[in-house]
Amino acid sequence: MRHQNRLLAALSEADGALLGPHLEAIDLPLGHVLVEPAAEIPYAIFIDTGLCSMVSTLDQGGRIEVGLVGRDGMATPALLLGTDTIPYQLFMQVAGHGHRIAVPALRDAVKASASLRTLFLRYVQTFLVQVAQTAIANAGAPAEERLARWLLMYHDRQDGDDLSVTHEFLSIMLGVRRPTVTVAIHTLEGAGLIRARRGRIRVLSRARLEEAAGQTYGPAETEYERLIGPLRRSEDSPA
Amino acid sequence: MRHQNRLLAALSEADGALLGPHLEAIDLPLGHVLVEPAAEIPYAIFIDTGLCSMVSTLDQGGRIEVGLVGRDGMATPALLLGTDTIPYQLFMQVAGHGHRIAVPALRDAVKASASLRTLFLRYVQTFLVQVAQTAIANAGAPAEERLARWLLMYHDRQDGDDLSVTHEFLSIMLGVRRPTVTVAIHTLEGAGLIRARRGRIRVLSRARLEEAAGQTYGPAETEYERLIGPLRRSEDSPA
DNA sequence: GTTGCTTTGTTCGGTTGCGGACGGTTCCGC
DNA sequence: GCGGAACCGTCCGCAACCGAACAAAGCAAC
Repeated sequence: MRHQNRLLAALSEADGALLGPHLEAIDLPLGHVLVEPAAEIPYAIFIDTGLCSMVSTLDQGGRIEVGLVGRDGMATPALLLGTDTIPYQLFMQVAGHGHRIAVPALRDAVKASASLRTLFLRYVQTFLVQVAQTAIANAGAPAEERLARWLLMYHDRQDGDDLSVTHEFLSIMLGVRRPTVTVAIHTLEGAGLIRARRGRIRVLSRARLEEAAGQTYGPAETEYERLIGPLRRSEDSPA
Repeated sequence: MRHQNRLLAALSEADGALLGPHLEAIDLPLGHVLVEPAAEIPYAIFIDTGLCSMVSTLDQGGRIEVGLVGRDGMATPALLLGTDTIPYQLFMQVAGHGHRIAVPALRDAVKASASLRTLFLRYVQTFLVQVAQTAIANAGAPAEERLARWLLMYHDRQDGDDLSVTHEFLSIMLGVRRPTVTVAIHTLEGAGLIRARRGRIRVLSRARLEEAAGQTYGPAETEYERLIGPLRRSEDSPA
């Protein structure tokens, strides 16, 4: 069976054989914490379905998202950069499943295969750009653009056009108030880009959503397609 | 002579011998552009003195900073991640000098030495955290905290307590208006944390500046000291 | 179909920072 | 010592967003 995870799917046969024996299928329920800040990380996780957020937990109890991982990559990229801990939390934001591999086994494989190393480091690059785009989006882009960007990033990482999110959740991810999210959703919905229902948002037009996201969306995804391969499986939904 | 650049200084003797012959001293004048977006990058640059910003250039002509490199690292980390181009611009924000190495020579050295690879990838990790902290700071932290963070980051990367910056420049780096910078500087100065003169800011108390920066400052620097070594050379200025 | 919880819609006043502009000051070159 | 440029301080009206709160609507369980 072909892996749903894009990174695993992109492996050469030899690299696949190197990792395969160490991969273990796991469930990733909603809210499951993959990594706690400063805690040693035992497994790298390749997500097949679902979404995982990397967030900073603030003293005041709030959380701010800095990165998003889905079937495009692994959690956490930092494991490839010589560290077993990170100062952020990783948790499942949309339930799904994936495969895990013990960190020592991952390290051995990466040490043994230059092509594997190259592929994984390229993913790190796309992730770095994604975080940089988050920084850019957070610097002044209006809530509506940030919302559009986030919806697109979610959309990129799953099949179909229905996204499961509440306003409350989006408000945390975007670092804004919930009413701000409500207003932004109405605007996008009024323009016909999405259709919002209780706990669910349907993407009606990716193309126009990308316009709405402005420059906050694009660079990370371009980088991914350039360095690794197609991000979305299916065709774009019609404009 | 011991390298001023922290990464080069941290090299083992063998790794130093590997890179040394390929290093070429260069001047880095103010405003010098090291990397243009999407343009192929011929050299990796290890900065000895001065400061280099990684910025996103917006359509409207504005620029937003996503990362800062000084004697702590190299420009650009992305070269270690299997790409020869990045979607951002790198330019010298404070003049200085450094050493450059042609990318193929860098790649050869990194391929040949696992310890070199490890060290450099650890630097990538610290840079990734720095960018993540930028995202966090940009998400709602008031201008004053962001200013404090930026001053500390500059201070970390040079000797002495005098920083050469104008309000105008800071406003670009922080993504706020110049008057907002002026007000924030007055606040910090009023509290006795800094002393501002025309085109110059003197750090009077690092410790209290770190307080003022809140949670925006710290994680990236902790990560650096944990993975690589001391960031600042000299002792902290008295509180 | 009623109860209770979750999610969504809306309101109010207040604050921060924006865009733009103007005047004052320091510094540099001549 | 003078002129000009760069830099700093301040003001205005305005828009976005915040914090808090409350009301309505969808959904689920019984």
